[in-house]
Amino acid sequence: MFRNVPPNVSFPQLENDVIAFWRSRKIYDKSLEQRRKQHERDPAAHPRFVFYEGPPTANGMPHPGHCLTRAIKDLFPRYRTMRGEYCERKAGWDTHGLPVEVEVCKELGIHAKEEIEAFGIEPFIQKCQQSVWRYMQEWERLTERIGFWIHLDRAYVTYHQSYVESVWWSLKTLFDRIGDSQGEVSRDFIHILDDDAQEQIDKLRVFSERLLYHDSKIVWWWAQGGTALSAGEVGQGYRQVDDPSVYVRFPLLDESGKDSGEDLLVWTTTPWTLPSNQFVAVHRDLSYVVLESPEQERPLIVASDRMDHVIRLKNPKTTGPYTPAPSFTVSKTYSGKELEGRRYRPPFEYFYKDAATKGATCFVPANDMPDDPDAVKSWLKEHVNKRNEEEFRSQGPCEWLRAWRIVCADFVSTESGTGLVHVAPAFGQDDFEVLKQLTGTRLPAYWYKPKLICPVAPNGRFTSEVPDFEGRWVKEKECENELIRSLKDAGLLFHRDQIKHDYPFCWRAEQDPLIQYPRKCWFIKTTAFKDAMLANNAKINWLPEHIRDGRFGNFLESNVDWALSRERYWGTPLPIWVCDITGKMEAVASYDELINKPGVAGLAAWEEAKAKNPELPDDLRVHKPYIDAITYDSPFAEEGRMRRVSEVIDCWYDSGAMPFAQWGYRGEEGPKEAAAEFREQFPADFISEAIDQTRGWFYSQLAISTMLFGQGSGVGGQGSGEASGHAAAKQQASNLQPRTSNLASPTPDPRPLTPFPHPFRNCIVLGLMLGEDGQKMSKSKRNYREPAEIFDRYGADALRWYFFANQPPWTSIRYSEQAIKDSVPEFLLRLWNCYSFFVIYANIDGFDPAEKIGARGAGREARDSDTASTTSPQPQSSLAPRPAPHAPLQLTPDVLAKGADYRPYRSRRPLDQWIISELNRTIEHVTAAMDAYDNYSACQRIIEYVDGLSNWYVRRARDRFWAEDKRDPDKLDAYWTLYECLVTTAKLVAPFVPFLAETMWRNLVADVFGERAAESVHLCDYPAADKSAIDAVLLERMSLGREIASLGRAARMAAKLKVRQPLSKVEIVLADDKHRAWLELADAEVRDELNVKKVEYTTHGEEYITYQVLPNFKRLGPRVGKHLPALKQALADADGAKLLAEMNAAGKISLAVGGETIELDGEDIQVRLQAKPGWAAAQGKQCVVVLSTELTDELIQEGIAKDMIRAIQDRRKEIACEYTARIEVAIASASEAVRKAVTAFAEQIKGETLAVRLTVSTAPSRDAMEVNVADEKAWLTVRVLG
RNA sequence: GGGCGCGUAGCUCAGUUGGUUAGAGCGCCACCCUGAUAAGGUGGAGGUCCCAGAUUCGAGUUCUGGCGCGCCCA
Repeated sequence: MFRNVPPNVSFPQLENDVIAFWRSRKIYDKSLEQRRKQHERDPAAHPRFVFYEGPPTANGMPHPGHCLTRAIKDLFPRYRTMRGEYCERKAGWDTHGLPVEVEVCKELGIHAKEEIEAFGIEPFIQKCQQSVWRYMQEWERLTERIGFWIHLDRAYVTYHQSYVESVWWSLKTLFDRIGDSQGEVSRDFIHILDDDAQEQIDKLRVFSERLLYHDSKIVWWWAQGGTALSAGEVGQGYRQVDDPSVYVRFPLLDESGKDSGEDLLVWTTTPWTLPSNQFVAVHRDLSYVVLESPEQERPLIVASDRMDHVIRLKNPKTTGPYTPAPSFTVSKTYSGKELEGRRYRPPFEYFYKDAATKGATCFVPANDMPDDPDAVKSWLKEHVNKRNEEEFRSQGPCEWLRAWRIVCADFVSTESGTGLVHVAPAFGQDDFEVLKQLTGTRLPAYWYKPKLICPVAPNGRFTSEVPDFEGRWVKEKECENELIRSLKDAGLLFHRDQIKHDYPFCWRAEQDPLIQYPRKCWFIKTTAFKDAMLANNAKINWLPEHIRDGRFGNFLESNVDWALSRERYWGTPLPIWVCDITGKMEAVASYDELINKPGVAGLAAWEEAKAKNPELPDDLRVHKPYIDAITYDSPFAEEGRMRRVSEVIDCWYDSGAMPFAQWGYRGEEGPKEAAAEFREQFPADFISEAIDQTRGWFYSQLAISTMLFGQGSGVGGQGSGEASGHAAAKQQASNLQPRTSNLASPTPDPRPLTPFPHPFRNCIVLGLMLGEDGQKMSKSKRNYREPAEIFDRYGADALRWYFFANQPPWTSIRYSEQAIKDSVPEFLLRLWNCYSFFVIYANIDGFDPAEKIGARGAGREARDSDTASTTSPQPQSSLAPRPAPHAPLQLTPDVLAKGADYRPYRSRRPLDQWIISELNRTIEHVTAAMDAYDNYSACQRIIEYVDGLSNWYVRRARDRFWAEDKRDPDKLDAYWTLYECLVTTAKLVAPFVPFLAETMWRNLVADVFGERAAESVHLCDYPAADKSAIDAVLLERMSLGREIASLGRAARMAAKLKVRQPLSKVEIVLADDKHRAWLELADAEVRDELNVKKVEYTTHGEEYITYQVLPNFKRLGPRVGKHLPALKQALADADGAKLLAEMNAAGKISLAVGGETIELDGEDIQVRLQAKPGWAAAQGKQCVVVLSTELTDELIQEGIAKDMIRAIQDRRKEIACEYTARIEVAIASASEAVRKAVTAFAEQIKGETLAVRLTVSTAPSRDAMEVNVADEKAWLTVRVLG
């Protein structure tokens, strides 16, 4: 028999039992093994479902936000597995990067880089490696506890050698490939260095166009600490401060380079950058005016939109809308475009003077440049040698340009300043871009001429290039003041002010302002793949959809090259070795490749460390400092040695490489097994992370995958034109081909090309989880509860259900302990009650499905269904496998049908047919929703169904379970129906609440069927909807029936008539009597539910109600348009009952509206019923229920008797009497009415309370309990019999 | 400053291709039911659907412009 179900269940306790069961029986492994076999036998019916785990970092404690991601990551693989797919789940850990270093630094009580180096890089990275696993156990415990099935024991780890080497392979692939021409060539100019150009020509071709290249980047720099800060760190340090706000005159030059007499007016809040000025930026579409004033010696040029602002600077009292101050007049107008290219004299001449004496700098159109490298050489030679500006001009569409010119830029706005922006490329991101754009981004920084002007040392002090301020800290107030004073002395200062604004400071040294500063950095040329990435993105199924064109799409649109390198210690070392003589470089793809290089040296560093400490993980040998020690003979110069560059890489690259690096994939030539794994499991069908990963893991994966495996991602080409071949991507491929072949040492490209989208097809972007207070969750604020506590209090299923059923996963959710708590009674407990009800009565009645579905019968069944399934009405989803012979039973409907005394649905009561309909409709809906990754609507449907099961089916079927005769077919029908519902529901909810589902399955099936049935619900196939079992009409009817019951209760409430008081009849007025016949046949439910003797139906309820006839707006709107309000009024004015009568008689009605006659048919109107006051009536959407409130003596007596039954039952419960125990009852009351009623209904009372004897008297016995029955006092004695 | 998202009951949120009486859950109040019930039912109170325009016979829903909040970026 079934194990008894405890009345007060502890879900956490039960879940721990389930975890132990899963662990000891290896259920997860079995579920995979089962699908693997099926997949191998029939891959079409059992495809793989590929899931990628976005690696968390285990050096911090997991919090509720991680629970959400882990729950969602479990839900869909679990679901797809039950649907017959094969889904391997490999865990992963992100282990590199600054966060780890910071943790270790905290521990050591240090922070500056010098301090780390003083401590020693070797012990430092060893500490990092250990620190990575600090919270490993907590993570593993959480993972198991929340029911996230994933192979933790096969996790990929980003610091492992195989992972690092896989990353190296990808970087080498990028390094060896020449960048495409798209984007760069279309930029009109390529900038040529005039002196050492020819020496660099080779590099131009074989180095500068690589997809992995070295360049400068502007970073937020902590000058005192000598280090760059990450964006997150900078964000923490913003503070409001006062800074100087200066307006400076830049004299404009004419064509011949002489002073034009007009001044550009430029605004800046960083006067220390003025000596480094290289350009002035204007906006192409703005208009600029020349302002003259008798008080000003020279006219000023400002944007016309800023003129008002500028004038006010000199007329501070001017307020309100612009009134031209008398002293200023506009003498001339320029468009931004007209100003472009004009020269000016910068405010400081340190570099200007210098440049004037040296040769000019030229820009030439790159379109003319030949493709063949040899031809380029001579072409460059010819062009570079031409130093005469005029000569170049005469050659057509070519342009000369040098520093101190006006350029057009989009970032110029009229929000502040003058509309003319001072550009110092060394000290601003936008500024730097100006220089880069002008010189062509495919050239390395040292090609720039004019050189990037940077007279500030890394320590933040002016260099000797600015002799007047040499050695001064640039942000020092006094230094700034002196700079401004010198401008004033030169007559260049128009105005000086102060401004309050936010400026970043170092979060570790509050007094130190940060500056923007150029640093050398390695980049990946992602911009070359912008179109390909967009094309790839367009094919991804994002949930929510707006991510694709919104946040993520926009991010891709504004793509900049990926700054890859970090000047840090704990990370994947950049696998590039440089020749110390020629400066030429090469990339290395594996440790073996490295140590087999000619003349390799430096292996001792690692060997010694390992000898000293044999515990050292071998993976560390590919890390700093050991890897730095390894050098080898240069292939580029005889005496040269190859030494590694010092940088490590951005840890986001690590995680983005995960689709291949998790297997240690190093191309098709690499490890065979890895290549096979990769091919099988690429791309992913499903990933999910929170929205903060948009620019993180989502991007890093997409970028790397597009570059490495996208169509047109490189050579080879076959397959590149297929499927989603984006035009630009294809073009890119064809552009590449000839050039690649010119590479010095072209590597054969072993990468498979995959149609978009990849590396993931479906991505659920989770909303951010906020703390109880609506703020971001943070440990310090303590605005959330530890996950472990939630599990102990409410259980993992409660938490999971809260995540899945409370909101679509992408809305940001405010963590609410109350809401988690609520999900217990709302769903889990409700289902539990149905299950517990079944078990109680099945045990009482000895209903044993295992016995009824005999061993022989079942065995035969399995075989039968295998051959008979083609003719079976049971629709088999293409995914749902047929059971193999002797496969463990899953108690699908066809198996249940073999049970003794099982009757087909059609022979059962409508109530049974109805719940089976509900069940199948629910399966249908849930399956469709889950296939569309819509867990929210799936859960909504499940809730609705479980509500129907609990509050209608079980409630209405209850007395059938109480029936005396154990062989009553009606009773058995109820058992079979409820059993089927519960067993199928267990499977249905298994992906959502795996613990509860397992508990139900174990007790209802596995334990009673033993070996014959599947031992776990998670080894079952997901239920398939039986469409033939869905009776849509019945569903509609029952919903009407439920509405009637609900209205009846409402009417009772209004008339203050307790449900226990029987009434003679109800009248039900239907708006539409199409279901009347059925309702009349099946009105037993209504009678019983409402405790009335008779139900009458009518469509003519004029006595009780008024009819309100409304137009069917949706239907008539397009037809009558403007006349609709008049029509509505006409219908309202007419007598509703008459209209309906006419409609019923003629099938149509005619109305005169606005001079026209409009004919309406039955579909054109909607009828609303309104109960008239004075009746015990309640109105709903489809009907009105009217109660007869008249009470006869007999009805009153029966009411008293029913109340007495309730009192006796209460008493039984109080004395914890067994369900089946017989009792003896003595009733005493002074009220004659009570005594009469009890006597009259004695048999009924005895029957319902299992009383063997019932005595009635006026005087209570000594142990009697006083009770209130129908407002009368009575005494009750209940005694349990032997 | 830019991009994206969100503003609906005290709280948390639904709200279909626009259809005229805007819903649910929780909480509160009252009542009811209950031998599956740490459940359930019925009713009540509680709404400027952020604001303003526009489109339309009709706008919570579409458009435009604001305001507020959040996230990401600068």
